[in-house]
Amino acid sequence: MPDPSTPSPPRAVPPRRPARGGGAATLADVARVAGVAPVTVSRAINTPDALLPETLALVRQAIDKVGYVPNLLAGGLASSHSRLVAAIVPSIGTSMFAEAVEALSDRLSEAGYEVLLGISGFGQSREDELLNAVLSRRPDALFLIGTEHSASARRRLQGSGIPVVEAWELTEKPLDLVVGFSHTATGRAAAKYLLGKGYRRFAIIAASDRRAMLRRDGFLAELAGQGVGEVFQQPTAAPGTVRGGRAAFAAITEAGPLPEAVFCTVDPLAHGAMLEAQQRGLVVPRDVAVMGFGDFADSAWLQPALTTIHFDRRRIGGIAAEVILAELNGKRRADRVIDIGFEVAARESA
Amino acid sequence: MPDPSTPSPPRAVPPRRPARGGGAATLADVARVAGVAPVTVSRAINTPDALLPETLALVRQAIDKVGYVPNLLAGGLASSHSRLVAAIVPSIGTSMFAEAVEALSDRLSEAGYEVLLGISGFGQSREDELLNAVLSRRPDALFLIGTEHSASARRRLQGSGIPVVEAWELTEKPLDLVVGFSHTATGRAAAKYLLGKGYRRFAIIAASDRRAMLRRDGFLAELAGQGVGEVFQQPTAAPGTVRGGRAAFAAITEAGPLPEAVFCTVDPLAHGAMLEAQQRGLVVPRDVAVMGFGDFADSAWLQPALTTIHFDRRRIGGIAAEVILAELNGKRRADRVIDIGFEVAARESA
DNA sequence: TTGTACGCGTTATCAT
DNA sequence: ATGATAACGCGTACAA
Repeated sequence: MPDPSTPSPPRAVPPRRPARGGGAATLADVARVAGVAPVTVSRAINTPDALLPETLALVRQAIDKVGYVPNLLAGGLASSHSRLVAAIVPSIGTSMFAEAVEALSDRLSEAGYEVLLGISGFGQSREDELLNAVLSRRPDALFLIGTEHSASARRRLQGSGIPVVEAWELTEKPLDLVVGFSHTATGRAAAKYLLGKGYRRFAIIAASDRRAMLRRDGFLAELAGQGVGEVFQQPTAAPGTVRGGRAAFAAITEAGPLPEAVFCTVDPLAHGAMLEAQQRGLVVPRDVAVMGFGDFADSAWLQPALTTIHFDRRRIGGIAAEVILAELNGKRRADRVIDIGFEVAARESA
Repeated sequence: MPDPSTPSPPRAVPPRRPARGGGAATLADVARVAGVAPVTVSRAINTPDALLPETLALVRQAIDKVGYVPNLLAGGLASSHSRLVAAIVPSIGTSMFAEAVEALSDRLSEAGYEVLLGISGFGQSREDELLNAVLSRRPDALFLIGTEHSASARRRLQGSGIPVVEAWELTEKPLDLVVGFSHTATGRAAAKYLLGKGYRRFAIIAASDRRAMLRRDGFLAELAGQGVGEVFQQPTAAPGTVRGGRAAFAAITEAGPLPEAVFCTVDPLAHGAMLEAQQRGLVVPRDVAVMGFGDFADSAWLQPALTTIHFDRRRIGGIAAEVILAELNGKRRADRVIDIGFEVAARESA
């Protein structure tokens, strides 16, 4: 073994840390200072009740003295228990999924878990490669948005042996656990609400993402069931935006007679539709009713005339966290598919 | 050593995974199947160019066959290089910081790094405990919002030996790297803009968070420099909301004569102020001008009359990622404090 | 180009 | 209640 004090040869890139060993204090360092065995330090951290109060105090002093920070890479390796939960979501830039991830993280961090974030994007999803990257960290559980995954993803997820929560929608074939609500049912609810208001001539502005199309399908199915067969459909790109909603509403007005009500598969589209309606001198809902989905926080204030579908985004994350923690604590619950429901938030001036 | 086939004693909580060993395939498994040494498999993954194409092919086949997923806990422990970047932000529920984190994650994941998410909250910050939790994972770098940290946090961060990026604002005493802009300067810019429009009687609605107060101070300083000493100040709780803006604007109108212009330290406050103004029969900006900060994407469409301060939230995350990657690659850059700037986005109908 | 030997920092297991 | 020892799965240094 070479003399440790031998100066290393010059390098192109002087590393901030030595190639070997972080230089940080280790369990062994603490143990030496405290005059105990390393395992005792480990216990002082993980199962303090198993130590005599005096030994515990001794170790804690030593920990402070050397500024010890546990190395969870090592701990995770030894225990095959990373205390990491991976969350793979399409995006956190819009508040859609961000609030759920925040609630997830809040609850998990109380329990000593951290969230590993993976952003898969909307279009052709990077979920598969992300899954690989994330699985390399050996997370203790997984939180995913949606229930559509590639065949290989499904295979790896089921073979992973860890709890997997699919969120945001429901499914007949859950991988493991599910926390969401029925998008078809929200579409139906929108249709029922508008029919109840007496409207009969409809248009729908639908973003071209899968869950939005489920809402559209539910809407159309309910209308068809009530004898309303003709609905003007205006598709638009995903994710739905205010700009897209404006353009879509403009297209609707120019395509023929004004419908009595327009259902938009997501709130930003509805905001855009209302804005365009205003600009064309129309009053919502007197001249045309607009209904949205998602209940974005500020919309209630900015657009008091907008009726929308409300569901609790934070609650999805919070329940997912509870479900995950329960599984990790060995309390396998019977209800593997949890429907958090939704409600019609009527805001049109009565 | 007991016979491995010995049935384990009954447990209260049958673990999903065996206590020891994940059961997953390891480097050694792949090596055995491929008929090479473990280190060769390691090289096939990390430095494929160092292998003969035929050996590489052999190993890759074996990897597929056994479904090998590298264990980065082990890899990180061995190399003291976790390929993890921790991001500690007050919140991701509003798009404020979420977009920056998303951009950070996007860029980092291209380079093989993952983001470990820590949410510290707004009030009395949990940054310190989060820091501990996060440092236990041995991240290769840190991304933080803001430049105010507790003394112990500063100490630990500087002792950590890893690149630290403080984002969102600038500072005289950077811990390491900084990516942000001057909040005082944005306040000054707002004042200059409104003075340039000819306004002389102002009110300001300021949220009680530190950076918002810097913007307020800049605003007031610029006005004072131009001889405008009296400004009606309406404080409000942090973070600023539409609701808070409405209430604040109401308080302003009831406190005395209407100001010519109102500066709000963040857009939601401005939205609220405009909404309240409308409800009182006032036209913006004819009767009272309103100026905001942040340029939330949709506000341009919903509130075409609102002039605001624009800065690129995604860019903060993107540049932070670049800076971090550069440091990790040993390219220590000279400019440790990066000002990404901002601009006045005038949207008042001319 | 490939392999051998060892250590990374911690926890599980079994003993005392 | 505490300790000794052996993994955990991989990367690094050096040898071949």
